[in-house]
Amino acid sequence: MLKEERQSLILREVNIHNKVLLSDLSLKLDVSEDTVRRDLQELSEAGKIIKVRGGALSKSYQMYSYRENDIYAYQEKTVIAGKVVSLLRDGMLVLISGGSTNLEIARILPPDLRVTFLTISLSTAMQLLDHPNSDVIFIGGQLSKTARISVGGEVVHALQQVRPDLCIMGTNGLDAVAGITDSDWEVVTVKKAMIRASQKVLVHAIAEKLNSVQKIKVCGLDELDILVTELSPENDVLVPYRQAGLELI
Amino acid sequence: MLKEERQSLILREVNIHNKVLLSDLSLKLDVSEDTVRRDLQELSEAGKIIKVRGGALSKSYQMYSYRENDIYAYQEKTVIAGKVVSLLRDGMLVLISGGSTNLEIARILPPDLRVTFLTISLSTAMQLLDHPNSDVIFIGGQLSKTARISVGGEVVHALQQVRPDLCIMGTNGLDAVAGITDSDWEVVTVKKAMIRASQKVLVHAIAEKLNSVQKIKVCGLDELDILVTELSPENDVLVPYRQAGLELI
DNA sequence: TGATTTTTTGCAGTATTTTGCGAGAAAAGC
DNA sequence: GCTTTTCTCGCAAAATACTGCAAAAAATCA
Repeated sequence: MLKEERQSLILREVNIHNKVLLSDLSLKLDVSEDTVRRDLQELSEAGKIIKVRGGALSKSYQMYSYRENDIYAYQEKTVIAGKVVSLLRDGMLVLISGGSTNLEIARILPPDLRVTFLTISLSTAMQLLDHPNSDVIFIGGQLSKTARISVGGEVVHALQQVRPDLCIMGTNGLDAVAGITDSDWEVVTVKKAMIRASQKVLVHAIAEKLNSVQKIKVCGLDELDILVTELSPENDVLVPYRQAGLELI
Repeated sequence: MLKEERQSLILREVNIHNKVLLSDLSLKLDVSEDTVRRDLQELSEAGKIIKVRGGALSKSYQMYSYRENDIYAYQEKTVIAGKVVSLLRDGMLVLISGGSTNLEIARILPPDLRVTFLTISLSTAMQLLDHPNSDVIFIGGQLSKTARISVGGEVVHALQQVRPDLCIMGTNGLDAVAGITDSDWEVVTVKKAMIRASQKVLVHAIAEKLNSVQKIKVCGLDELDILVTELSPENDVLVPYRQAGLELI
């Protein structure tokens, strides 16, 4: 087999599977691992693949995994934030949780919007304070080191005293069957209280998070009203959620 | 499975769920916990995740961090912070206000100190959360856009429910005759409540702020216990304060 | 065609990296 | 206090990479 022939086969293999193992190629091409190694070396020097120990990766794979210079999936989150902001109206009382998408929402609020925000997240509160016309009320309590939000009985109690028009909540796990799930018990407790307090509940999640389940249940889909993702509402992935009665945006 | 592949999956997992457990990853990736631990270590050294005991966190939580270059009179404030920190003991309940000196205090706390902090300042709370062994309780309420602290009746009411061992307070105006003064009515209200709640009150100020008077009175020197400046306690400037019965540090 | 040169390939030995494991230390929970 | 979990360290086995080399293959040229 010609060297060029072999290398083009390797290249194709890499681009199909995003990765190849040295041992697989050696077997499939019926040449020694050394030869494959040298081929990968050359392809790598030519900039066509990324050589790593034990095999090689496609360039697109590499792009995908290293795009997290700023916020992970920033594009998607911006889209979501835009959709959510379009739902806000003057005079609303809005309960908003933490997470990078909510941070983005707070960042892109129209300057003339007059909303009163309730939040339990330090960073969301910080960002909201930069808004010229909105009031921000922080629901205090014991602060969780990991989530950087207020947790504990104080928060739950405070949430029983209010009746926000809308709750904007990010989620770590959203599944058509399991509903909203999370992995931190304290966070779950607070989220439950937030949902119970609010007249309408909006959850947002990047499509990647759909159909993922964590260990502790927050609530079922029946307790939610609106689902926002970066996808078009007509997307097939969202069918189960529409069937569950959620308004898709 | 290639190492790069594994790390990329881990990174993805962290970014989707904001946190991952070592044990979960070990199970999901079918490698030993040691291997996962080493992967997390590497990703953490590369600055892509935050390694914590038992797992890792997404970086997006840690967005607002401390910047020391833009603090005015950084040297003086560091000295003051050092003096204040030396007064803290395990088990104390400490009420701490906002401002850059308090931020510096929070930053240089000895890692093994076990103190419960009460605070009304978003940035102080953020910084305190980075401390491994201290609890942080945020006293919520309406947030002041300018001071970035909780203000209003809720805060005053909450402060009536606690009895901290020590109150650490920055001040804009400190004068031997006028006592503590400030310019924002809402802030003054909260400061009064903080002082009233606490068993001991420590105020700190850089020498520049001594003998300056603002428009609204917070309290007289008789309600204070400790004064910390960057100066030596024997400094002549401080004589009037010693005569007023303050402990100088 | 046949001799010569160049390139490619496989192999053996050695170096390096990765991985899992066990023991003890440190931290967290109780 | 104790127990459990997690971390750290060293180590050894396995996998992978590198080196030099010689044989095989291909290319070149008279």
